[in-house]
Amino acid sequence: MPLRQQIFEYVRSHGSAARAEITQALDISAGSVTTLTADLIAEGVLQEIEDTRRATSRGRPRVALRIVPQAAYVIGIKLAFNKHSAILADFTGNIVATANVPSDVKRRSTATLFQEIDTLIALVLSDADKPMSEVKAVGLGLPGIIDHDQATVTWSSLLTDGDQDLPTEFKNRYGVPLFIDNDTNMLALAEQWFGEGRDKTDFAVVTIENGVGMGLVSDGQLYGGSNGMGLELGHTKVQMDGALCRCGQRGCLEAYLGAYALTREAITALDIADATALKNEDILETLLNKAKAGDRAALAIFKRAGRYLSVGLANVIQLFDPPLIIVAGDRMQHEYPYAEAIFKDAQDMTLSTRSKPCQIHIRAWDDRVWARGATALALSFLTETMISGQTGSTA
Amino acid sequence: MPLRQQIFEYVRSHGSAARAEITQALDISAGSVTTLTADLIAEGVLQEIEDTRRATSRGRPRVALRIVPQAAYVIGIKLAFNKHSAILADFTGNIVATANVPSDVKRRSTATLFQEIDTLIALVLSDADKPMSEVKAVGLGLPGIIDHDQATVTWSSLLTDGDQDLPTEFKNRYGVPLFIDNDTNMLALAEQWFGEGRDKTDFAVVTIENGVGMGLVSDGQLYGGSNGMGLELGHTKVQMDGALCRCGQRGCLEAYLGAYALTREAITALDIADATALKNEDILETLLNKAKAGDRAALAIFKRAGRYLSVGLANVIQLFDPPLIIVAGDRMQHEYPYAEAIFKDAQDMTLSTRSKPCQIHIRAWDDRVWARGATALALSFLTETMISGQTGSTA
DNA sequence: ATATTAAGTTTGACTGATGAATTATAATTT
DNA sequence: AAATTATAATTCATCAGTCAAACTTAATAT
Repeated sequence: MPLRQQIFEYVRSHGSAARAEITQALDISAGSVTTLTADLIAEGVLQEIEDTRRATSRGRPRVALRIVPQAAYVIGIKLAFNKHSAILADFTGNIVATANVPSDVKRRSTATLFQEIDTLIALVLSDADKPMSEVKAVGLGLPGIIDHDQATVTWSSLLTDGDQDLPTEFKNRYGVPLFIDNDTNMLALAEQWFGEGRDKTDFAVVTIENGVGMGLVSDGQLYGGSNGMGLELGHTKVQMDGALCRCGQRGCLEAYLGAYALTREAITALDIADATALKNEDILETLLNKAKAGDRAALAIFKRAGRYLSVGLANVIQLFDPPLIIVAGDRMQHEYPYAEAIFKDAQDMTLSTRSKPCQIHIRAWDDRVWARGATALALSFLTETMISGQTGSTA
Repeated sequence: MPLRQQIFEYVRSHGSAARAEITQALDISAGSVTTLTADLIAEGVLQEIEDTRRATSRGRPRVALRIVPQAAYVIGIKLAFNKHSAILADFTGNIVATANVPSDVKRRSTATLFQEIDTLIALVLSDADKPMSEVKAVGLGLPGIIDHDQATVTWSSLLTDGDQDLPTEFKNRYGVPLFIDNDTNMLALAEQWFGEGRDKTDFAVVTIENGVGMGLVSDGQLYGGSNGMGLELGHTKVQMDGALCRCGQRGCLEAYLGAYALTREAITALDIADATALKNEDILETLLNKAKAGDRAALAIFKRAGRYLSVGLANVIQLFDPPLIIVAGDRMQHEYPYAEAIFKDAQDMTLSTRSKPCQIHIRAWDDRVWARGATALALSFLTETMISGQTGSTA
């Protein structure tokens, strides 16, 4: 990566940084820093800020630099089966405005999807009182499989049709590039840019929601298999001829851990007669409450799910050996009391010869995390075009 | 990577190449190719060869270039629990001489290991009638865990002690750098340099021997987890509370697939009274013969192992999504008739939304493959020092 | 013989980066 | 107050890697 871009990214990830600090951190010559920061300042993407604290040592005081927040704006959009959300962020990644719309239909045509996107964008822009012209890129996260070479949505649980070329359609509508990725990668990006992964080059993210997903940042880069698939942790087999999964297979990890799997068991265990009348979240809520109250059947369900989570995490450690796994999911917050034991089990299930044991942390997210990851996606591609001048690949 | 090195590696991987071909393939200017190849020729690592076939079209005929085989020699060593082997290779990677010594003791001190290495090197040098002074680097593959940062053997099933700094000791003895890695990575390297992976940037190697291992080449680079561990496919769990593994855990893939697992089952199924009197290979041989003869119990053992192999491969596909998996192992040759069905099952166990299905190939290796991978390790580091001038990291 | 075509070479310029010398700005010492 | 010291930032000559375009070489086609 050219120094120019390295400097920019260093400043972004650190909020602000003085030239001397950059020189040391990136181990480059002071002369280069002067020249390149001067360029960036001239282009309006960096600016000097007066140091708040007075110089503590002698010598010429450092002058800190930061990204100019107004240099560009991006929108990050997260589409999900129950709710869509959007975030308008400035060039530093700070949230300027947010918007949400309910997602009623389970699957829709691309045309309908774009109507929903239209609404989201209109809402978020009016909230911040900004025109679309100030938005330079849009990131979109959605469940499904994205073909990065073609920049198309091969398949999504939200769409009726496959192989949709959303970026081109979007560009035609708004004149702004759209970058897409699946929601798990979006979460990994959010952690890398704004969360625990900010100072790390290697970590994994495991999500437990309706399904079970995974994202991996390796050597500072988001890992995507050769076909842009891979990391389908939820569909790795942990039991021969095991529980039935939504995918039609048996023994998938997700068939023991996913919300739908727990709901399914709850209906049996709690002896719910008219399951269709209840919403899934309510069933889960009931199950959790019963477990908390000490109900044996309910407890057993969570216990088993916990054991399989240990297995899933152990397998991730054995195969990818990340120094950190961030476990994220709505329900993770509730199950916190069990979590420590589950993580310990996962560690115990791995070969003990490793020098540093893998850290496993819980991430109790709020809804905005996903959309924030989408802004990170937009920002990373925007950086490529604005800072290095090259046009990033359209995905 | 600098063009100089790119050109060199292009010529190596293609055996020979004309300047015009390099210009096109690497998409660089003809001027650069002239200058840089001239340097490399002056340094004695490249040479022009007269084209065998006459020019087919008009215009000035191409002049092919190739690596000078005598520019440097390397030795690749593979240490294993039953046999050690070594290969002397020239700078093009061609095998010049080979040597083998039996490995009798199960575990030995580092001092004893070095005596064995001494013998191997002496043998291979005398076979080729070369002095050690012409050997510029040595690669070593052995089972165990290697710390690449420290360049030490954290643990090996061949050694009595851990944390051995073999490279430093070797350098003191021979004045030549030693590069080490575990045997699975060695096999992946062999495939990348000399095997099916030569023209591929992404593939996985799964080995089935006594244990089950895995190597991954992703984007042209050997993947090693953050601590240089990872890819411990054999110890991923495929069954809750499953079969007992050598590692002490239960349900590891290797506990269903590894040679020791089959032997264990064979002893029960074939009702072998005095198991200790027989060598493991003989037991396996008997099992295989019985299976071929239609013995129900013996067949069932292979059948079950095959099913778990399908699961293991399916998990590799789900997580890493490689376009190609090379399945390698002594026994793979024998079990060939079952293999196709096993591979098909593995495919069926993955989500079908992927655009290109993963290819699964069998690699029936001969013993030299491992040591050849070790020569590749030595060559790749030698290239770095000789071609790019930088000293590669010592591991 | 001469034109055409393709391979390879020479040359001058540009780009990204460096390191040494210089200038700027403060705190400390005398 | 002036000199000294420490640190930050700038200037500028220079280098390495690369390219584009003009040029040379070596073959076939007419």
